[in-house]
Amino acid sequence: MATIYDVAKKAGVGVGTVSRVLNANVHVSPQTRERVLLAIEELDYQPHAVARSLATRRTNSIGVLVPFFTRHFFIEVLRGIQDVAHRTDQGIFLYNVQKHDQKETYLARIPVERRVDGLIVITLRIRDGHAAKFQKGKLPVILVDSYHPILPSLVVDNAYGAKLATEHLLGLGHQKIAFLNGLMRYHASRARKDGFEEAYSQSGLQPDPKLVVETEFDRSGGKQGMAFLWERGARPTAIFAASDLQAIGAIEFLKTKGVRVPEDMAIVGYDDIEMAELLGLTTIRQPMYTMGAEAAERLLGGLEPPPTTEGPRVYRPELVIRESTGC
Amino acid sequence: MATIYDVAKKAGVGVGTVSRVLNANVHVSPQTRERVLLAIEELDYQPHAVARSLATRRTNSIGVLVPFFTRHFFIEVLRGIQDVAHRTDQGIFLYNVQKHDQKETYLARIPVERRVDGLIVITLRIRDGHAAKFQKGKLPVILVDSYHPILPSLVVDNAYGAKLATEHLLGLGHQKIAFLNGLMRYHASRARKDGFEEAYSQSGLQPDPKLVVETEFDRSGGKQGMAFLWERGARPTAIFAASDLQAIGAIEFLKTKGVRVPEDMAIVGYDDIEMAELLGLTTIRQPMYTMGAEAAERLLGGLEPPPTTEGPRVYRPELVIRESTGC
DNA sequence: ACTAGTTATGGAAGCGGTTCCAAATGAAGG
DNA sequence: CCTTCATTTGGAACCGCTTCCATAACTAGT
Repeated sequence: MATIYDVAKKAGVGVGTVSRVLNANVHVSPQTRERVLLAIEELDYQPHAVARSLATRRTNSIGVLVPFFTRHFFIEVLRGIQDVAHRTDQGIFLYNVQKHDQKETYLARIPVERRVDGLIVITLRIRDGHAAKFQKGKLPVILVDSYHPILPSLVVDNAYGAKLATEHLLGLGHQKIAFLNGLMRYHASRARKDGFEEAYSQSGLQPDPKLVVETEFDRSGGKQGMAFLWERGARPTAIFAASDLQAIGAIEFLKTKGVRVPEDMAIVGYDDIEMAELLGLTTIRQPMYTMGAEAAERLLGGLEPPPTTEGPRVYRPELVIRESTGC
Repeated sequence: MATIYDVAKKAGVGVGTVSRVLNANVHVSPQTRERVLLAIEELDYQPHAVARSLATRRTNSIGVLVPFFTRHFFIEVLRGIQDVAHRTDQGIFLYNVQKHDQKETYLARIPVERRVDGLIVITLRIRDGHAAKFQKGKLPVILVDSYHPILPSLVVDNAYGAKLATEHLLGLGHQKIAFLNGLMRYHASRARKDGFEEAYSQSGLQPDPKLVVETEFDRSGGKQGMAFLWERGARPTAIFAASDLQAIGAIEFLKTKGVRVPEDMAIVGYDDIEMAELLGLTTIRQPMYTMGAEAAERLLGGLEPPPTTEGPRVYRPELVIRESTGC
């Protein structure tokens, strides 16, 4: 592999000059530039990214910390990030966390290891200690679908989304709405519960606590949650599930009981995954791609002076009406 | 940020000694080691990844070049890669190609830029020029779901998969099987066509060329392909689609014509995406996770001496029988 | 007590770039 | 033709680590 010294020698100039040509510095005469360019061409030279990073103290890449990246949400956010990163010629370093301790090691390392210029954290909750470490290490971070008071955050208004879904069902005349929520250890679940209750109270009705259950966000969670309600004797006329997968799981269970959707049971999901459209599932759509793109945009824009923090940017989800609510 | 010099000064030793402690070199006395460790602790020191990379000429990260990474296939392969990479403490650098020229720039840069120690290319076809460049640059590459004679490759036996699917349908008594293939510019499509024809000829029958159509691998491709066949007057009793999405698209079209699956029409997809199980779609499953894991394993194992090339490793897909073929 | 052979340690050189300073060159002005 | 000032250029120093070589310190053998 040719180095910058080889190029300099071949072109009969100093290394500084070669560097200047490479970095579009104006202080180079046209003739010299030409000679250097020729040498570069002949040697098929390309600067060594790592060496350059060491000298400039910029890696030209951003890290993305995501939990299991199967989920549709992450993929879409990632797509948004990637589009922006590519446009600005930044690489993407993927930190996937599957287990809890992975998250810890990553968070401890990333700010000091300096393999990336900035970090986008998706969904994962950041503790104060880590947040402080990022600030101390001057490593710009931006949270997507997660919130921390001293870090810039991009969040979706979960309460609003839940309210939209619930209002939609109430508006259709349903009064006994089951709520298949996610586990309460997630902030999203707590917010959605608020939205659910708010919609109810605004309509002058009371939600039935016997119709609320908390499960994992996946399909089997939905199935089990629905089964649990069913065995308990609950017979709602509609369901609001905290994820499309849960909704699908619930539908599967209902099918075994001969309950038809939407004839016998209206159902609203959350996420608008690919399958939702296919199954005609009414759901809440979150601006995932947009959030990813904006996160990258803000991170890259703010790389020089670390991004300031002026409260989270809140995105509003929207209701997507399909057949599963009988419209 | 503390550097190795700070640590050395604080511990009252030379930088070499600190480095030895960090890299588990045995030539350090227990007392010194202790002192160094203490200094590291106090300064909250962590080696600078980029500087280390420059000195060792290893980046401890591998690149993954994938086309649009929405697709299930890529995600699964990526999961396999990630698991192995994490286990061996390697980072993953993501190169996502959305447009053709992106692929070109990436392929031109990656081997010389040296931001990664090795590269896994998923699905994308590599031209001879690039292959040669990788060899010249001594950058280990491994192809997944793609083949090149001078590069180690992990491929799925597409002909076999198509044969499995076709045989399944023939075995159920279907004689007029429509084949919604992918575009012939993909190697996979050509191989699947072979498998389709082989199954037919082994059963002593002839496929009807009027029942074969080539479309994009996505849902609208399937829909359009099916519509095209339908308008042409084709009335098959079964369909083999080259992707689950195409199968789903076809089903959607058939629904508009009042054709029921599986009662009026049996259908087999390809890929076994999440939705396939849900919809009860009989399909061909490819060992995606395994391929990703094995690719990473081989790449990392072979990093020192660049991987040899002894013909592609061929994986056999399997038939997953569900309701869409009426079983 | 002295030598030979280990083991431990300090620190310079090098990885491949960028950047800054000083020197050289050139242009303009008197 | 000589100054002055701006532009161009070479190259040393540096980014933060590893590695290797030379030296120091210690052990053991005679």
